[in-house]
Amino acid sequence: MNVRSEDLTARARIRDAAVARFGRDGFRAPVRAIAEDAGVSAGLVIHHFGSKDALRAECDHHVLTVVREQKSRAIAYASPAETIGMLSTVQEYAPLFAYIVRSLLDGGALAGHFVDGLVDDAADYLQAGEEAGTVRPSADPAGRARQVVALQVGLIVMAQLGAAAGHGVAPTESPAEAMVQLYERSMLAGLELYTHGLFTDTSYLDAYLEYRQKDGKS
Amino acid sequence: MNVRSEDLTARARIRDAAVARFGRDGFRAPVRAIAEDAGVSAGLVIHHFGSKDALRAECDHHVLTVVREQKSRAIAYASPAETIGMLSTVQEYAPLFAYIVRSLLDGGALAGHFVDGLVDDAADYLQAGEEAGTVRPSADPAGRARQVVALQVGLIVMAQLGAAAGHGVAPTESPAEAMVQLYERSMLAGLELYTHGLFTDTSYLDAYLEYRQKDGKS
DNA sequence: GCCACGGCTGAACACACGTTTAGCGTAGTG
DNA sequence: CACTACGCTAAACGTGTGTTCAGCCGTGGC
Repeated sequence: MNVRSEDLTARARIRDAAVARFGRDGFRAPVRAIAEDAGVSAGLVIHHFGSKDALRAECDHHVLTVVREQKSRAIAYASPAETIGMLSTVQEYAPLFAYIVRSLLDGGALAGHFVDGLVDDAADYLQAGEEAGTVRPSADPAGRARQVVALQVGLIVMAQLGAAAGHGVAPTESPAEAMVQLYERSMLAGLELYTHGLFTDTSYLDAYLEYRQKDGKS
Repeated sequence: MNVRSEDLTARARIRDAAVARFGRDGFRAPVRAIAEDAGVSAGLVIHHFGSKDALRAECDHHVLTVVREQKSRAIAYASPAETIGMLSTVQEYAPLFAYIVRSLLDGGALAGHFVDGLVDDAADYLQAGEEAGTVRPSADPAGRARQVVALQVGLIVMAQLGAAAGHGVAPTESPAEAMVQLYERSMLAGLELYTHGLFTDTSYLDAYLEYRQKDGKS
């Protein structure tokens, strides 16, 4: 996404246009629109990729590749402050993110892999945090990783539909902008939650443990 | 949804069929399929509602009404144990829930209202919890409410795409079942998070507060 | 008994979209 | 220069879908 369009082969140009279009308009976006964005005819899109579905598969693959690259690069940032700082780079990969969000909402195959990856990553980070003493140990590490990712996913979805940030969010702003805004507006509360929890005592947790003991799942 | 189909007028039957279909197959479901489910012709659907979009609007309205009814009834349950118990009733309203999830993923108008409602409710509950002494006070109550709802929404979306529960979830099961399963598998970790938090100290929170003070938002 | 009327149907229409196909232009090759 | 191969286009085709339309059928009123 950081290469000028003129430098790319038609095939790559179509792929990038498709990622952008799909991210912005969803997967119902017509092939003709993608073709126009890439400056080619609709027939050529099919000629190169065989079908729209195959084009999408290629987009999935490409996005996943880029994400993996960026992820391995992001491992470097580890300290709290730098982790926070990464937030500002979100905007740079807005098209990629938009595509992933669409895939998430569409329930596509990419979404599964992506979320699975997030869960695995979260589990690793939390494990590392535990060993470093910054993260509390958990009775259910996998479940906790899912919780953390779910919070992330939920924020993304809520940002996507714009209205979720509560009241007074302009509906005209871009999805990427909405996400950053929601992140900012929720960051404090999120860290608060992660730092102190929500409840003052253990009665809810105890109640659940007791309920679970009574009948081993329903 | 708890009235036998034969007792309803064709209009109501179409509406219910539409809610179920939309919930199961998404809003791309053909009018003809809905008509068949309701045992009527496609033309009649249009005859009654004017257009597919209008039908969807009617579904939105209907679902929102039912949700509001159930919500006001649910207010009665307040204690931790009973709150837990409510989980088992989720399956009963699976079609409604499926519809809401679709609306959520589609970014429809209903989703906004629904999530806004959830956020408002969460804020109220948390406020009440604070006053009752069971919930910690927060520096950003509205943000915290969003966090709680985001977690909820994220779990729903992850359940929707099935794969998100990590590995080893059969992809053939129904969405409603997947949701219940994911809920069960994440409940312990969720309560743990809400009870004890995630971090052992306040360094992350402190880092953010410091970052925020340096430049008043970007 | 008859008529009008509203719910209802099946066929037809209009349109958007993915895909196919015939052919054009140009670069590389002998 | 002739020829082939390939990237590419424009128009056409088939299909799925929302919507319209002409008419049927049972019911209630006169």
